[in-house]
Amino acid sequence: MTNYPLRDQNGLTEAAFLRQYDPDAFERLAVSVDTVVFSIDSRIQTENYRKLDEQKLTVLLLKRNEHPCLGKWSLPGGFVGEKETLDQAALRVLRDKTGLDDVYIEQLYTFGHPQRDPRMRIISVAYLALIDRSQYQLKNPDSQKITDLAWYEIDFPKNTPTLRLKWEAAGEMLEVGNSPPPALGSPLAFDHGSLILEGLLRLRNKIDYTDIVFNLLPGKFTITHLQQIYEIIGGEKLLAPVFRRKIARKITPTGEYTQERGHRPSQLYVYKDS
Amino acid sequence: MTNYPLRDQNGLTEAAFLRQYDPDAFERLAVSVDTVVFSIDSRIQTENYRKLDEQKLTVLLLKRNEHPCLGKWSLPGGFVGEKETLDQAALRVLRDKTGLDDVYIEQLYTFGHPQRDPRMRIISVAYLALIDRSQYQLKNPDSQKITDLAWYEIDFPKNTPTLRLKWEAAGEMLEVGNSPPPALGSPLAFDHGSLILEGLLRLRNKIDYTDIVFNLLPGKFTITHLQQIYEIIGGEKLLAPVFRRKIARKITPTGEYTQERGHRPSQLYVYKDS
DNA sequence: ATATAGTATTATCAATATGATATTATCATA
DNA sequence: TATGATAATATCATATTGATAATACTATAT
Repeated sequence: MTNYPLRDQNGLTEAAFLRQYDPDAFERLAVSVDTVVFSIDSRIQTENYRKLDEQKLTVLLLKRNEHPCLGKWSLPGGFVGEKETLDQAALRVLRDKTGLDDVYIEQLYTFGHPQRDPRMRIISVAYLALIDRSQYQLKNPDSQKITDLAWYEIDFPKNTPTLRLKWEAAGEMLEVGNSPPPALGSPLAFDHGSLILEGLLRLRNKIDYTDIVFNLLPGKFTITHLQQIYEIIGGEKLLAPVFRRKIARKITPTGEYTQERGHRPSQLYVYKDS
Repeated sequence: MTNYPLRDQNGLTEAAFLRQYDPDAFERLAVSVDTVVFSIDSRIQTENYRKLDEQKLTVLLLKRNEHPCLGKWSLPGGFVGEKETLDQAALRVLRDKTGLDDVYIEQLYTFGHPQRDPRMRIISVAYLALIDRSQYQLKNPDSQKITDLAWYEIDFPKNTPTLRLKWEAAGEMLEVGNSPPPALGSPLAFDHGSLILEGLLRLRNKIDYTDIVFNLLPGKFTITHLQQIYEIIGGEKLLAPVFRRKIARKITPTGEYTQERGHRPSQLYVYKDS
């Protein structure tokens, strides 16, 4: 085994080397975290007396009110603090900017194109977050930097290169592709369009071999509801009997049923976390 | 749509804002890339007159000969240059430190624990590289920093938390786990044990739903050879008829066969890249 | 009370895929 | 010509899949 303290060619021990090490010898750059937060908007559609849940996949966007990209929509993000891990930074920034706390996150991808930010070299570690919207309340942002917070609905069928984002309340519509930085023509700030696209592809991929989708769901849900979520994330329709067979392993029936729907009730299930 | 040039609360246009922006307002930190390079060591075992290829999965390690972690084994890595993307940085560093050029890489994970490097805050974007060893030649490193370059054999059965690394030529053996930084007890430099573990899990996972494994293989190979590679990456034995059925979709027979093996020859196949 | 329309759920079945074992093929040597 | 070893295919019971059909249940309309 190695015997410490070793001395290098200059006769220095590791402790001595570190005392004379100059961090300013390198290029100035910053590291930020930006989080793609997905949730499901589950609104009740009523046609005559009949009721149906319509599910939408949504992503949380903030309107920037300072330079750069003033006026454009962006992901919640911020710089990594001195004494926190990347995961901690992502959670802290999310809490500060949106009020969302204790959410499921996973690291997504790191974006480091030299021209992705006009201020300086800023390397962004992107995170994916999934939340059950019914459990959380968005706060009014405390920072002066953000004027607006909105859930944009996502339309992203399979085998399409671009995705459509719609903010129904304001009638705003954004078309997002994967353009390389500086993505000046993008309706989103910086390269955040690429981040959202990457997040969607990760979610679409992982939904088949992990259980992350249940982070989007309330404690109790119907199989039909669950299938619709698989369909909007996967971007394609599924056959109900096939879906039910496969999902049965992951969920447990509660014996409770939906009511007053104008058709046969659906049973409520919970995630089988075992 | 947004009308440019917009002015912020201070009456500044974006151009004016950028002119007065101070990059030195933030913490000093650096970003590096470290690459986990895997390849297959395919050595011919001879028992009496009979010959058999024995496959080993190996990872490329460099012995550090400067502080910090002087004397420990590390992954090829270096700092990200001012005007290059992260991918370009990974490829450049790999070329400079090992002589490997034009290899398959993909971004793996970003490690950013505050104590992962004793010099300063250094955030590392880890890459995974897969090469066919028969196509490349390791050069003697040009940098004074490295005295040794070695392919360590990997032993990593399924459902084990740690992996064993062996350098047969030197009789060296390392046991690597996933200890959080600062990983002072690790036989590897910094948190590079975690990087290798992460790379192995990525490879093990992706081998089933992508074709990345062919980056490890020479142009022509036998199915038995291919199965052994799946087995050492997956960490478990596979049934030959089952494996053959599944892999048949991805490969094309050449009509050529191995020779002088002391048993029935195997046909050589190529990757069906269509 | 009964019919109706709509969604929820299960039944059914052919086709395909899988896991496992057994059999055959081929070569270099004894 | 026999032997032992690996390569490759055959076989088959079982499990899974894709698809369609049939049944179940409820809120309203009649």
